[in-house]
Amino acid sequence: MKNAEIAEIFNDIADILEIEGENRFRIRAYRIAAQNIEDLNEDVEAVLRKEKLLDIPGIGKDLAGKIEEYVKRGKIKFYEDLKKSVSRPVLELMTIPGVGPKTAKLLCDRLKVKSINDLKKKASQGKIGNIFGVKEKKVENILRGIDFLKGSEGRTLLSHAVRVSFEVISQLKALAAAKKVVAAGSLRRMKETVQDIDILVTSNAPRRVTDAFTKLPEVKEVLAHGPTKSSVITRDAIQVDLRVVEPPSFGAALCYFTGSKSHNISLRKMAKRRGLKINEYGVFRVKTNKKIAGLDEEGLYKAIDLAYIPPELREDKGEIEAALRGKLPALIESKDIKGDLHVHSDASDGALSFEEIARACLKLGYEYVVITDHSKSLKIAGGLEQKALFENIKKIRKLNKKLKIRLLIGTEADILGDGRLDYPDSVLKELDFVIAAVHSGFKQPKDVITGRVIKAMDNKYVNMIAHPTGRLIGKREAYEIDMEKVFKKAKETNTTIEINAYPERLDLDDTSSRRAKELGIMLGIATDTHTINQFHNMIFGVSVARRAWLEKKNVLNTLDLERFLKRIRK
DNA sequence: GCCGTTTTCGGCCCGACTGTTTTCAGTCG
Repeated sequence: MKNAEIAEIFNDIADILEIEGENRFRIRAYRIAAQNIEDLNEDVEAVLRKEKLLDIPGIGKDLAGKIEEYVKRGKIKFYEDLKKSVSRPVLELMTIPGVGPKTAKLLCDRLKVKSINDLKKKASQGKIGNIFGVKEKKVENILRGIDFLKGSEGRTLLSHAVRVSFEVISQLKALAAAKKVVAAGSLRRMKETVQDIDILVTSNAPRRVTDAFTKLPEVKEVLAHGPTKSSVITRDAIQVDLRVVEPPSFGAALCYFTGSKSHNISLRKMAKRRGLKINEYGVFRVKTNKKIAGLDEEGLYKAIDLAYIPPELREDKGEIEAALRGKLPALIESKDIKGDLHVHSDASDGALSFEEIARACLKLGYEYVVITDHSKSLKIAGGLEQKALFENIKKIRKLNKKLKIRLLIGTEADILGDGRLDYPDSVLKELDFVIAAVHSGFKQPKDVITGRVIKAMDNKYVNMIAHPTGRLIGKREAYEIDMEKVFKKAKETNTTIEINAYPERLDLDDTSSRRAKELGIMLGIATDTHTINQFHNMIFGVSVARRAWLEKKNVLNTLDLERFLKRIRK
């Protein structure tokens, strides 16, 4: 899969062209192309083979040629030549927040800066600060940018950002000057990780809100502080951006601040074609400057002939076309979930007893929950020997007589190195629901690991494959697994694929889940719960599903108990 | 460099904050 590599090259090219002061629209073309290739839910090489490169938005004749050149020769001559024209340090310096192409080039040209570390050294020695365009304040900002870069290891997990946003929002809500206070940005779109937290406030006294915001106790640094817009870094190193508008602009501002950027650009282009203009204050007629919408998002979309688009879909990946044609999916909601499919009890490495699990799930309004403790080979997680498993089957069957929720007995069985499961069929057939998962051999070559999972799906007792790619966000790459082949087999064997809702996993991810839906595969959203608070992670799994355009009918555990049992019985 | 209900040329989303060369370019979202 060369998608990521090509996207990176196109972004690199855009950076270099920016340094060289090229036409900004040409630069944007490269960035848009990079984004679209990264977002592609198909291998770009496969698209090339089908001669469909030109169908990718933002890819024209020229860029299609460059993609083909890269796939066939492993390099792009234009890019190789371009790299010679610019020194590496300039590109490195541009990764510092607040340092763009102009400043980076200036520093390298005038001060012969060799790297970020070199820049830091030169700055602390007072060697910068008297060149054209860079003075004391700018130096301070650069140093702060470097510290931030080193302190923040990339993006923040959605679940963590949600917690921080709750803190900030509850304090802003307490302000007399603040009316509505809501989260926006990629957090509202429920992306798996976020770069920063965006918060929108409506107020008739904006200044008072931004003043109070920059003085909140968790604020460590103020990056910018204007009358309607401010940015801070919190003590746990997350950037929070605040925007304040007057109440009549709430909808327009929320839409603008929710993004995504490319979604907004598409909306604004559409508006323009209709003689309208969209900004964060509203929708206006260009000729008369008369405001025709902006109080709420529904009105904004309606003003340009679109159905309301849920935030999770706003990625410019076909949602606007779908809204125009009235073909938006009826997205799955949390309330559609009728049971959890993946829960560990204190029989293996979980903390909860069967009764505690039943009580917690009943409270969530579920009709059923599947206990799926680890299997015997996963010793480190207290995997169950067959004898213990059979005892649990008996225990659960007995317990069900006095419960108002149906406990089902299953397992999260290990897929062994050769693709067999570590319980024999004679054991598996006694269980209500069998999950199979890879917990070893993460570094195996693609065909081996793909083969293991495919063989597991050929076992007629396997209902679902858990966390199919094994990735841990920000910690561990997915193993080399050919999901197209897995999907094909899942379709053939009627196997469900899990969307694991554990915030660090979210596996399958949104892009692959959308692909799975296109192929007609059933998905199951499950929390992989070990402790009482983790049942609530279901919301993150549902968010992945929503971002993947999934409807209720695409998700196994939206079935009520009766239908669920009917479906899983072999 | 891409794109087309202004379709093969002439456009390309829109605005806030900062620092500095004090009128605006640079950067960001």
